[in-house]
Amino acid sequence: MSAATQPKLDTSSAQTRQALIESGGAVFAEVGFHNATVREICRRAGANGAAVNYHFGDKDALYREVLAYYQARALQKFPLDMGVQPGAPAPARLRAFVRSFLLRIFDHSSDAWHGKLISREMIDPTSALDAIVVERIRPQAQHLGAIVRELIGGEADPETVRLCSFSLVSQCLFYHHCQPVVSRLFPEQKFSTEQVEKLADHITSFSLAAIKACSRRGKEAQRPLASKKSASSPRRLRAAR
Amino acid sequence: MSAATQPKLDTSSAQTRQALIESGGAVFAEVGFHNATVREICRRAGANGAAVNYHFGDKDALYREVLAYYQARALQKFPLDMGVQPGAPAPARLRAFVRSFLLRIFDHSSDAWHGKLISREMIDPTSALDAIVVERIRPQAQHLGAIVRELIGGEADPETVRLCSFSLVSQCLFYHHCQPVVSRLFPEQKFSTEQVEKLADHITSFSLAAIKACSRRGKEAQRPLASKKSASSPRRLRAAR
DNA sequence: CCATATTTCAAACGCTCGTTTGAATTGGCA
DNA sequence: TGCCAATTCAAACGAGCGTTTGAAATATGG
Repeated sequence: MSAATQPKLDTSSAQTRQALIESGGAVFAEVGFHNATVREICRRAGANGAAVNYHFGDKDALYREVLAYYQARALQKFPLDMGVQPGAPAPARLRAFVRSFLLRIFDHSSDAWHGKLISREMIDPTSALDAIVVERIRPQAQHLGAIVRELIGGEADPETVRLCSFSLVSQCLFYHHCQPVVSRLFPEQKFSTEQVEKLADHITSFSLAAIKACSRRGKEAQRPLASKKSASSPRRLRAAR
Repeated sequence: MSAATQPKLDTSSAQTRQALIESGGAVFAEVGFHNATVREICRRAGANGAAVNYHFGDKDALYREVLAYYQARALQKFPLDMGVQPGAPAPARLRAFVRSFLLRIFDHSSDAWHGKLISREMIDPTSALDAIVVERIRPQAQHLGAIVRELIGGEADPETVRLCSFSLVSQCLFYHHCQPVVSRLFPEQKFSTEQVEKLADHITSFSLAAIKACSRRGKEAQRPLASKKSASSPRRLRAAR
């Protein structure tokens, strides 16, 4: 089995191992798995170029260890509910979800690579994505889905819940995925903690209003009160403003 | 100057050149500039491995030609207003914008690589991104900004307009950028023309409701009618539902 | 038809990458 | 101290990449 997964804590070897995981986290988060080079990771760790292969076997194995290491850290640093009680009103839970999501991605501290790593996996996957979807993304999707379902109320259409969830997540991911464009369009934009809070405010209020409208539409559809034209092709819209 | 930019139309050389641009468009759109290989592009074009260097100089130059070629095609195939009159009501223009944006990205026909190429540039830029931002993205951002500003009404706060615009664009881009995740979460999801129409409906109605709420908030802030507490840190929210 | 320019081709070059190698160094323990 | 395993190291290997090369094939035009 694996040579040293948890124990061994202070030997020179373990130090090198840890340094590689940390520099690996930084490099993988910055440029992604495919653009990251083993040589650069070793250089930042102050280790020899063969260190990755000696301690982990190959680049893929190091990447898996990096993911596992920062996933464990992320779990304690960014709990899914962001400290909000499960019984709290849905809008508060939604805001906590958005804030937590953004902080995971924009946290500048060196032990918070997990959000950036997952964000990269979503647009440039490796073989690790399958496991990440099962272990992290799907649970988060279900958590968010429950909030959205409660916000909509009644028997929410599963497809509506899914679409609204995606609308929420997409807004959170955008500023990270499309940073090259955002920074060119608005060079003064920087993602300080304060800016992230503003962003969380916007995304939450924007989406809450939208979901509330979905809820109203859904209820009207359920209780056909007066006119019910255009039943075949459900082209909503044109009624706004 | 460049050897042959427009003329020369039927020689064997021009045929090879055109084949390279088309296979290049396909490969660049599928795997991105950095992951695309000259050998694969030549193979699909039925040309020799040295053809790219002979006809274009290097890989970068081919990429620039591919971008220019499909940009010209996209302009005629997907006009910015999607055929809607400039004087049309803002909601209709917004829907046209969203629909056009999605179609550009999800069009399955072989002469519609431009949307996919730009979508890739946004998350994995090349040296071409600067020009793309100036020539394509910024004009689109201004077009969308004008629609959003009209939807909000009054003197819309520029930052609010910017945030709402990003919220819109992010929803459109999400399904393309994060396709690896979406397809794992919902394997049955496919992006047929019909699905894209549904998506356009959702994103438009979702965002229209949200922007209308922004508008209401803005007007309340302008005319301070009754209570005006918390003037320093504008924490909206908590009032929903 | 032949001389010339253009285009195609197989092969190789130079580079970077992940990985391997075998020797040198280090650390733990009798 | 002396031995042995664990670790580090410089160097090189093999594969894939963009690109170059020089000869072969093809088209052009007087």
